[in-house]
Formats: sequence, C-alpha cells, structure tokens
Amino acid sequence: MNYWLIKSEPSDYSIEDLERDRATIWDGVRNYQARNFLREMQVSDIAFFYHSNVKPPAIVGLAQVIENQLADPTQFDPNSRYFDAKSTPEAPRWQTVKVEFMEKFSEPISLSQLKTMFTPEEFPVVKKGNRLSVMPVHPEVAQRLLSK
DNA sequence: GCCAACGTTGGC
DNA sequence: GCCAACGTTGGC
Repeated sequence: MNYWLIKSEPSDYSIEDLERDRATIWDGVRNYQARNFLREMQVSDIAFFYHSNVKPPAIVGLAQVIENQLADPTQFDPNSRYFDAKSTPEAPRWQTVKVEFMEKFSEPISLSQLKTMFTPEEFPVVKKGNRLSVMPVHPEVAQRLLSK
C-alpha cells in the first residue's frame, strides 16, 4: 500500500466537498509528472488531502483510492476548462483515480508545522516553490503524519 | 497583490 | 534542440 499527497484549492474542491460527495473522480490534473503519479496509484492507497492557496495551507484529511486507471472525463468535454482536443477515448492522455472520503482531521496539519517536522528532501511539499499537485509520500513520513 | 519557481509554447 | 517569452501555481 502506498501513500500520496493530493492538492486542491478548497474554493475549487475541498475536503468538505469530498465528505459530502463521499467519493469523487480526481479530475483536472494537467501536469505530466502529476499524471504519472496518478497512473501509479493502486486501489486501497491512501492520500493525504492538502488545501492549497488558503491561509493556512494544510493537510486537512485522508482519502482512499477506490478505482484506478480511469480516463479523466473532462478531457473529452469541449465545455470543460480541462478539455484536451488532442486526446481521444481510444488513447486518453490523462488518467486519474476515484477517491473516497476517509477522514477530516479535527486539527489540520499546517504547512508551517510540516516545515518543522520534515526537510524538503523528506517531503517535497515543504519545498519553496513546489507546484506539483500529486506526489508520493514516503511511508515513514506517512506514519509520522498519521501518529500525530 | 506580489513574485519566485517552474512547466509549456513556439520561433529559430 | 535551444531557449526566451509567457502562463500558472501557490506561499507570503
């Protein structure tokens, strides 16, 4: 079982939205490195849900991968901002996963806390200028987060 | 609102 | 294939 971190701006999609929806397709990722991580995700993997572009940015809960290797439906929707004219259903360019709500932390772990707990090498999300929206989390890092 | 970081685009 | 220009992300 692997651990991941997935970022979202809460004004776009928040942990509260996921709690309400119970599960969602993690669509809209249009960065190849992030997509490659999405492709690697397996059913039952755990994702830390991170709120970006808010005060304070923080890990706010947990989600579990319940389906993997899904074609992101927004790539085929001409009305979506994520539409990709060069992608076809036969050879989809953007894959993602479906995640299910697990838990909303009673106390989010803020970015400033994360910076005191981990080095940028241990956990790239604390690295200045980091923009990657999907990244793996080392098991030891995950355990330290979960035991908090 | 500013701006550093960095991915993408497109001319050559 | 290089790289300057440009656009986006996201912390502050």
